[in-house]
Amino acid sequence: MVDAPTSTQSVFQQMLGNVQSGVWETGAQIPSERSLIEEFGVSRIAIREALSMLRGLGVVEISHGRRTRVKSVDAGTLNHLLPLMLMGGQQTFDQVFEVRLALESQSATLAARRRTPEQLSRLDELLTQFRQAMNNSGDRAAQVVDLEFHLEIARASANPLFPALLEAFAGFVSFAQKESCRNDAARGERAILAHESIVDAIRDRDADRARVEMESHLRYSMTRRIEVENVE
Amino acid sequence: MVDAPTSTQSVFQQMLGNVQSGVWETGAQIPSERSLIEEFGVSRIAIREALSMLRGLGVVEISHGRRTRVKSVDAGTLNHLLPLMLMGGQQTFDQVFEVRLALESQSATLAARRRTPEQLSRLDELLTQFRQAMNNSGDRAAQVVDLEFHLEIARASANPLFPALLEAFAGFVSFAQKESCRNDAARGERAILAHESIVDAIRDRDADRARVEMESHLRYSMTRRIEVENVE
DNA sequence: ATATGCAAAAAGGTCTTACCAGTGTAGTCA
DNA sequence: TGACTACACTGGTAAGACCTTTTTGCATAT
Repeated sequence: MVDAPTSTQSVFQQMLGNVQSGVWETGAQIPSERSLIEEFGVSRIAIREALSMLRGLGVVEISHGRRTRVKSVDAGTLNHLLPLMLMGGQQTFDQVFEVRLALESQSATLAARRRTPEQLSRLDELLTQFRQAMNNSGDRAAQVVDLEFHLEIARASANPLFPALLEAFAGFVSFAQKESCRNDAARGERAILAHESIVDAIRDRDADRARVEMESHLRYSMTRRIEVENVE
Repeated sequence: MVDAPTSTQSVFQQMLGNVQSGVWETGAQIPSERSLIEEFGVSRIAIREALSMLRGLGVVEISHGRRTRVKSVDAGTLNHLLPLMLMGGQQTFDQVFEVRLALESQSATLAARRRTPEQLSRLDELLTQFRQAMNNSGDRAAQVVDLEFHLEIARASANPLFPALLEAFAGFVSFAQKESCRNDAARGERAILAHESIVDAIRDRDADRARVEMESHLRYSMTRRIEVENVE
């Protein structure tokens, strides 16, 4: 190879390689910028720009005064990226909801198989909170609890990708739902029942029933949103 | 606000905001670095580091001599990120596969309902190509056709999110599968039959059957991978 | 001997200036 | 009119200086 495209690009690739190959262990500190200058044989500019790229990707954590550390890439970055990915072709709510349906029905299936007793307790607790929020203030509070409920199920799937993806997509949806969730006694009651059914299925470790209940719950939520949108 | 955390961070946030809010349209060029210096009131360092972060995220495309442009974030970036996210875990594969299963079973369901005659023809064509590739060289060529087949189904779902997400996740899986796909006559035959069953269901607009067939096909693929991994 | 506190070292953050290297374009010459 | 050239513009890189934050360690007081 004669010469990499640019110094920055080259350094970035090497650094990424160091992370992927484990030379730079996750959680460990990497050499100081001044050291890296000698190590890579480039100026501080190139070093810092390459590090900035890694920071953008969420691979490293840079803080003033402290040494830079390799961070484990978490859902946070996905949360940055997915909205950007989804932006391009104006996604409708239905489209996002269809993806959510796909993810959550699978989450529920896996959660029914893999949930721990602690996670089940947590779901019961969230169920209670949801009931209270629904009866009291409704709206905002209930929505937060609702999201947490769905996220807990995703966590119970024992696959970190599901909570990460759900967080990204649900955030996108709620951003749109905003205030559209009015106090509707009948619908509120039905939502509570749906949640209960889902938890029951997960409690019984009945994967198929969990999936079916989750699907029907989400489908119903989706129709509500459409109605609201049509009315308003 | 007294002062943002750091200049770079502040500029990065503002730039990201410009992209998300549409002030900087996708595909369009953004002001030159020298202009941005005045616009943001910081030095070129901060500008370039913020741009580097955006570049790391795949949001902008920077090239020497040309103006920097806003790029539509595609699956490629996710492809960079996923390996980093899931590093260390040997469950990686299964996790991605579970997501793929969630996405594709839903894709198949929707595709059965929404596919156009043209898309059906295309699937038939890919089916033929897959058969040939399987019988001839196998491996690489078949894998490409296979991915295209699954992508076409995702496209037929009439929801652009599915092909986009599938591209990201399936790409990662194949990256890992690499050469592990040996020529296995029995399995190859079964894969062909599975594809045919899926297309048949989509042809008949039988959503449930399409989902079931897709799930069983993917589950089988998943077990194959595990076996291969255990053997090698 | 331990605890406290302050100063120096170290590391990241930012700015300035300067110059190099591709790109594109407008103006010029055949 | 068409090809070519020179200049202006844009990103790429370097070196040096100085600031703020964090850490470290030594000196001092208890």
